[in-house]
Amino acid sequence: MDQNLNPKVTIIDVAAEAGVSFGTVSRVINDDVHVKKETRERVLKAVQRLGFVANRQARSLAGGKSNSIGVLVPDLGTGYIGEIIRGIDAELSLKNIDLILYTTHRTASKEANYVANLAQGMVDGLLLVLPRSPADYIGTLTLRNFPFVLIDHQGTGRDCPAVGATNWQGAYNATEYLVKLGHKRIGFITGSMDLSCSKDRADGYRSALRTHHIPDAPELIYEGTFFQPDGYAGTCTLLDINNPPTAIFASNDVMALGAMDAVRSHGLRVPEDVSVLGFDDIPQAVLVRPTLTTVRQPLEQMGRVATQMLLDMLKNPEKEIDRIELPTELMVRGSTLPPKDRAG
Amino acid sequence: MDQNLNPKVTIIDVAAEAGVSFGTVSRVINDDVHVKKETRERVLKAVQRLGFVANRQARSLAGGKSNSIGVLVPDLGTGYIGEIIRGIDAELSLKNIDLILYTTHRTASKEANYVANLAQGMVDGLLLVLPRSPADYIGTLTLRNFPFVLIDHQGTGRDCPAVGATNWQGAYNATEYLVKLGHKRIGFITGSMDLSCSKDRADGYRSALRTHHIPDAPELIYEGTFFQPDGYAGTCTLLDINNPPTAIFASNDVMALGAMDAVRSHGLRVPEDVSVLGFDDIPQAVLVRPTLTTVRQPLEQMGRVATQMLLDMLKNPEKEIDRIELPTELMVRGSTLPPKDRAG
DNA sequence: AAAAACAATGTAAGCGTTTACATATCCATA
DNA sequence: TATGGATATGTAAACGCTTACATTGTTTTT
Repeated sequence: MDQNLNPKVTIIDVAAEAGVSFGTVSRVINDDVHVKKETRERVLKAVQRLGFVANRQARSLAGGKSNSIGVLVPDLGTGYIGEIIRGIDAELSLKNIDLILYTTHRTASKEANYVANLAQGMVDGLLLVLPRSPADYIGTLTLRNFPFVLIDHQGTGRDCPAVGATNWQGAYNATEYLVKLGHKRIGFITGSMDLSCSKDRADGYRSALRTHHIPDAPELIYEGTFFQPDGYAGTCTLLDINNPPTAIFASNDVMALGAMDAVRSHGLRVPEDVSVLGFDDIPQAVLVRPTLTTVRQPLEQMGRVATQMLLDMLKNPEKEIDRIELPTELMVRGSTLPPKDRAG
Repeated sequence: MDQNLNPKVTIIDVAAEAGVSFGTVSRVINDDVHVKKETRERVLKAVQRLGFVANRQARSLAGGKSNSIGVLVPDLGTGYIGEIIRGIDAELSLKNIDLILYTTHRTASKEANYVANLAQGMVDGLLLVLPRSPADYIGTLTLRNFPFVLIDHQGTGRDCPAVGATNWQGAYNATEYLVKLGHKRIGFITGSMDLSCSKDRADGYRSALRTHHIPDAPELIYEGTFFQPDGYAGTCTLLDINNPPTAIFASNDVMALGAMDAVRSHGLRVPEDVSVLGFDDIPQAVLVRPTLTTVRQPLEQMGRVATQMLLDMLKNPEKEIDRIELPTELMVRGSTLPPKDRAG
């Protein structure tokens, strides 16, 4: 193929090689219609022969686009974000667009900072995964008419493009499933309550109980922050109250894992004595024993869909904004069973 | 701070605001020494007032550097790569350098392709994580004198910058630990044998056995490819031979998890009947029950160190190449115990 | 006190593209 | 056969910066 990998082959070199002007070369590599077929072929051949690759910075300087999009993520520790990025990346590499990754390490100030910088022309669009305090910069972004999509956070009052999952419905279905198994005392561990997905999950839980006429019991709700120790501590707390729950529903899988631990440290078994249910379906949900019953979020698909949305906005700036909620799915596995009193 | 986030504030605007020429502004933002202190301050103030952010593409076009480095990873599915990236990112954001992420999805051809493209000026340097077939492009890279560092793959005959972990030593120590617990029949599940780390781990295992005069038993070695099903299948195979092993040492944690499953599906317990030992220390190693005894690779640190190396090479191109091996550490946890015959 | 050295700043060219505009070529039409 | 309108190609300017070089002002040296 490209036997010649000289550091600097420019559009000019290609033009000389093909015997045309550099303008024509530019047209060819930009798929402009106004090029005669045979000229195009001649240029393409020269490109091949010289191993030419267009310089991105020059392109974006001149053309005003960078052919890359920025992805802002809070962290990379859990598989959660990785799945989303995988979806984004899949879609992007299809279109040959570069992915510039920024981690904000959960500091809101850094987020705002990045956003300001990136919107300055570094990238053509922004994908904001699990943004911490989007309100801070959504204003700026909207004002500047800079294309962006929020992933997994539709909770601002503002009307902006976003893709998420049906958190409410997922929690509702999961709770209903536990109720139908026969559970009447179902503990709930929330996520960070400043994230709308946490609120939605809590609401879904409450609604399901209400639908099935199970009395509201505030002592069954423990407020966590999505980290494993919260699951552990929350479960310990819940297990120690009068008339303790026979099932624990944690707002994410990582906390559910902590919950399993806590159940065992109380000398009880999962799922025989206490059922445990999570949310997310992270990879390790099927790796633990018992395997974890959980609400599956289509993470990779969320990444894909958000990317498609963004690319669409880039192409068609006037399009009205869109908010998409992808369906969650209850994955029934080994960590849930009817309550003992009923099973026995 | 930057109350004015106008889309386009250029060096010229700043110059006008500060009453100097744009050249002086450029010098200020590039920390050139030849600027009078008070001039510098005046410019800096103008920068603040206007909310100026230098345009990256223009900068790199003019200066010949992109202020970003490329990271090539095979995938993002496991926490493994995520940890490494976290280290890279930490180091990079310290220096305000952009991270451009490319996933190759384990196709060697795509790797080579990317490398050719990136080296064309898109990035200033390359970090190649777990490269699949580096031989293909290391030649090109070296020829062009393009800075790069290999992470977790020093296995090519060529002499190039790399950081890895002490795979051999880690496997040796882990095996020795099992031997000292009293195990005499230790099954081993290899990784992909085209990766040098796999070979090193296997060699470490064999050497430890030899040192302790435990006879070589080829039937105790199962060749896997680093995926969970290999751990399962391998363990099933090993458990079914005559005089089956009392411990299974898998070349990575994911396979060790599969091994645990397989042990249980044989009606045996971990660790009472069969000990299981992994390699990597991925996050879920402490999330499973029993917790997994494993060889810790300092993944994040590997990312950090590699990044520092690369940045160093960028600054000081003449420096001789370096190969670093970071120490592994045996994390003794719940999945290993003396063999039953001995314990009983 | 004049010459030489140096520090601070201004200026112009260039980085590799895109794109609006100018020009040349072609074919169909009157 | 001239003429208009596509169609194809060439050209120049611009994108926002860095940097080598030129210029001016300020010290030091003898």
